[in-house]
Amino acid sequence: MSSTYHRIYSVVNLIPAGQVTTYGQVGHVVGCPARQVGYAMAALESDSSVPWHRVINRRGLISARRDGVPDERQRRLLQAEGIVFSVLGVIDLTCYSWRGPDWLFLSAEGMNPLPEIF
DNA sequence: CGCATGACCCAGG
DNA sequence: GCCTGGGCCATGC
Repeated sequence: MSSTYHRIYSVVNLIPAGQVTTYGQVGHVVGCPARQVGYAMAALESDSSVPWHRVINRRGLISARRDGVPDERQRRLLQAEGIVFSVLGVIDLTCYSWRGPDWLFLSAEGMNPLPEIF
């Protein structure tokens, strides 16, 4: 396993339950392209302790796998943590997005208490 | 060594 | 909004 993957997993481990982040956000923190984050997730074993399901794509959707279908387990895991999906299967990033390890230093402005349903 | 393949994303048109 | 092209780099053949 490359050290880049190791750093990616370390960051993903910091995402709290009930929140999500994007491949690009993790990549920004780690300092690697978003695409690498996706490959690191794909390389995980199914019984890994890494909360891989809390990483979604920029559009708020669960990314399709190689077969073109989103993983149904990922959706169930997120719903079990209280995350609400829209009718179209979209997660409201303005509500649930984790802002990285330094989120405490950012303004609370822009953090909505309730998800937008559409 | 080269080449193809990805759980992605952004800037332009 | 929707395409398109390009960048990204680990991995496998």
